[in-house]
Amino acid sequence: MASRPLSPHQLQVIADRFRALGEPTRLHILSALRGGEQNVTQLIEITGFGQANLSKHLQLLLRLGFVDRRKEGVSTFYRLADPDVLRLCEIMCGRLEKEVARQRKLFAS
Amino acid sequence: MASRPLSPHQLQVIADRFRALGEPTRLHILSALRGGEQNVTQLIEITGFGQANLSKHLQLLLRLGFVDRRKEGVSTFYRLADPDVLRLCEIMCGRLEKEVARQRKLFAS
DNA sequence: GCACTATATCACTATCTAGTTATATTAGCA
DNA sequence: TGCTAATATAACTAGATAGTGATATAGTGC
Repeated sequence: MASRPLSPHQLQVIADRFRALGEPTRLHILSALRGGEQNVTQLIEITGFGQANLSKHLQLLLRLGFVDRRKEGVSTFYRLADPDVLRLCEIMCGRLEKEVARQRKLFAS
Repeated sequence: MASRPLSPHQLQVIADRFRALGEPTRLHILSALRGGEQNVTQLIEITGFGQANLSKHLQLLLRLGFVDRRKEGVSTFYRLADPDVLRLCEIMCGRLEKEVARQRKLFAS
């Protein structure tokens, strides 16, 4: 959304990234990785999601560059790829706080 | 994605916001509003989307606080609600540029 | 009130995807 | 080599939603 017009393909690619963050399940996974890397078994325990489901979401997040991974023996440890996810979520959360404040103001007035 | 754990409801609310940006159609609409407010007829001309489709997307963007509107006679003018959308898209675009650079590096090496 | 225009909403269909179960792959070990 | 555990993938189903055409609502001028 820079100053230049965006091609349909660019819009699609950007939308794909946003949609990846548009699922509570994936946000939950990313949130679970805030404290540091976890392997899949640990993530299953933390989140309570099914193994296949979790694995599928992890592949998506990996493909779109939101997480990286490291294989150690039979385990695979996933981690946040960079701080962008946190920055994006902070902006979204900031929006929500503003929204709540606005509604509170409406009720108060 | 602040430091505290997030409830399922909070995750859902945040995901809803990201998912709203996870459609090329809506990004196109938001992009068309970068230059300033437009009424629905103008947006139809700019984007080429159907009237009903466009209207539905606008209601969603409005409900989630990404756009505001102003009614003038029989027309409704929509505009970006705040700079957050632009900031979010800049981060995503930055990610893509990094991704491209990384792949270029891989091919070069 | 009536006709006209702009926008919103309804009803429907086709497509997409999250979750699940079953299966495949791969590493470590007896 | 065979066995077990960890992870990935395939096949399937159910629910969600983008786009469309028809209709409703509301403002404007006659």
